[in-house]
Amino acid sequence: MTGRRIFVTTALPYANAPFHIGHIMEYTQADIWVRYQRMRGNTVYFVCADDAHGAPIMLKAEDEGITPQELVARVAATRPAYLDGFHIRFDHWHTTDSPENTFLAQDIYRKLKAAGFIEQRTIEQFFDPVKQMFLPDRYIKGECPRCGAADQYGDNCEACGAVYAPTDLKHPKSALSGATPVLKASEHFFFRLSDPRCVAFLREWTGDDRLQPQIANKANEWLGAGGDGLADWDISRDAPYFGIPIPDAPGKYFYVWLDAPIGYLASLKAHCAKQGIDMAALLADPATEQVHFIGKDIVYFHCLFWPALLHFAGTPYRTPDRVYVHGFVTVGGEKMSKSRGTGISPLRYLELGMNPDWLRYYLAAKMNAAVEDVDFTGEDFIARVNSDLVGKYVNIVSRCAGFLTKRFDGRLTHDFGADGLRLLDTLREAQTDIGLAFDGREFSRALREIMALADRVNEYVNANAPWVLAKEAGREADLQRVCSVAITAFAELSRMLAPVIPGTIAKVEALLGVSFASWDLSLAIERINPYAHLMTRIEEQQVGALFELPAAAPPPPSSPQRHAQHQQKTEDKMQTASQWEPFISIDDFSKVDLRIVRIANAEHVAGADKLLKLTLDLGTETRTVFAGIKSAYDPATLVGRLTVMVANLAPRKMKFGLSEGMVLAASDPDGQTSGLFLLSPDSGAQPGMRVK
RNA sequence: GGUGAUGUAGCUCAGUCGGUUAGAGCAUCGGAUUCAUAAUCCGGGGGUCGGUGGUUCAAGUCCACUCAUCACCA
Repeated sequence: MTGRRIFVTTALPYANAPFHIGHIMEYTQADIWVRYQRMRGNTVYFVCADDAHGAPIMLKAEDEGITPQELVARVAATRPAYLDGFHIRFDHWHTTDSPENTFLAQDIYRKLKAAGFIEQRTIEQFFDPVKQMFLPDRYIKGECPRCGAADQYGDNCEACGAVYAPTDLKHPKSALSGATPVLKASEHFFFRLSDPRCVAFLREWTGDDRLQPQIANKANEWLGAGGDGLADWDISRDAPYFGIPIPDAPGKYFYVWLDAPIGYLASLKAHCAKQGIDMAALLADPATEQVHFIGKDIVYFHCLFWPALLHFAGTPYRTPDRVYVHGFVTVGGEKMSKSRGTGISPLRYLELGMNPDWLRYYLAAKMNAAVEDVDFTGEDFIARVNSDLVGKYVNIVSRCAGFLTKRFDGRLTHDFGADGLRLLDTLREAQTDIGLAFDGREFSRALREIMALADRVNEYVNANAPWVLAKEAGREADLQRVCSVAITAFAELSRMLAPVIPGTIAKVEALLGVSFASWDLSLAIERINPYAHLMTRIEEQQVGALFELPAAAPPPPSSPQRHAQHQQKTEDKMQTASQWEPFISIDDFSKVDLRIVRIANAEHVAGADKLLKLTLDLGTETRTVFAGIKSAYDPATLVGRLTVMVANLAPRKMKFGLSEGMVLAASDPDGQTSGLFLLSPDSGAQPGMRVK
């Protein structure tokens, strides 16, 4: 069987702002899919680029007194931190403001023109007499012609939902200069989407199974029953405009939405040049597949304009074989909003030192092939990741590795026993189905099944109780067998999780001395290295710090989601890297009730490796606290000593009893320097005093 | 306004062609266990499948209407 050859893209982000969580979700989805395809031995060309052109970037650059190129370069420089940070591994990242894109856009245009798909027409548009430029709809404001609401955009009314043309607005004003715009005629170029050849082609193209059913429905609706649903598409803009010049038409530029998708090809072209691959031949080969991952807001462009452009431009261009559409990320069921404090900044996530695999796993656990929104809730995120990845998956190796290292110099046996073989067979059989789920972008199903398998492995460990075997003389072979089965099963699970949590998997490869690069090759583990913990749990306060504080000023208005790809959904400030927790208010801090306490008693806890049971005197009452300081303190030296406790920490039930607070101790967060150091107040402090 | 989707346990979600008593994980409660950076195992409770009406021997599933949420409308 020869492998598939797949050209994969994600939607191009508009180059006027850093990534938001929606970008990260789309790239994660595509990256997981691509990693899976590569594990299957398929060849993938995975590229993306910055979408650099258009009026918003031109105007923003002008505002800042820099060139559009400088603005785009500045934003482009922020990309690698996000992509590397979240293990998103594009083969190439390009820009639409490039020689490749200029060449391709002009080439496609010329071919369309030769085939009779380009038409010239004079239209009248609002023109700003002060700025001396034609105004895009979103830069015209006025009163809604239907309900009279003030300050509405040129295309629709946010108050009553009416849709209209900018010329319908009452008392129109330029949002740029405040001047009253005047109507002015100009020559525009149109792509003849209404041409019967085009309609016939699109009806056939959208009718195949290359689109999800919901999307095919939608496209069908746009096409209209009689094929008269499509209007011609205005692909030109007048100078001044930051874009690609239209050949033989001085002062005319391609509308940004024409050259943006062509940027997919430009990026591929640049990548091929680097690799010495003939891009035209690659594209023209019928065995090559072209796949686009996009959001549901830009379906019109990718399922009508884009295939039509490519089809009628002809060789070497090919129409997309698949367009995979996903929904948006919502937070707590609502659209993200920085002003409500529900925006999540991916950069802050990384700055807080949070594990990128957590987010990849969580998003994947909620993603499927349908066009549905993915909801992020903090509690769910914590529960899902801690329970699945740490409690179920990592726990397997964590609970068995020690026996092999201590008792068998890390060596595994390959004699798995009947029930061990049965368990491993179960895993390998399930792998086929899980592979199909990955291929079909049913990630939530894949992960559900993988976690069910992890449950099976934990059941096996419980049933065979290696900790009991370890204490019985003459059971060494059984102990080694049980742990070897568990570790081998863990390796099988790791391979299935490899597309989703690559950072963790790299650690597992080093630990076990195997490679998970292939989905199919059998794994034989000889020896396990000394175990170092693979993944920590998510702490609640980390997630709390993730949400952006509501902005003091109201967020800048933005028009509805029409061109969402071209908008700043969250206006992340360029944050400077920091190892510190984000600022909290004095009110936040005063929620923490810190008190001086005297350690009235301290004792070992039977059966606990790390805990000491402390009885703390607050002056007016005593509290029992279990503290994880056994490694650093002898109970006898603690009695009578003063220290600081969190007095209003919610009591926590532990196996050994109720813990009614927490004592404070210093330690190195990175674990570079070992040791724990209890705090002590200066002399004179009395139990019960408040610390603030 | 038009169109498309979504609505199932406290939370996040499965539920195939209409077919037994509607499932899972988390949370919660009870028990077991101590190998595991407090994680695992066994068991219990928890549902008018958004609502109303219909088709059917049989409806979470099909139809009509309706409510709520989301998206799209060049």
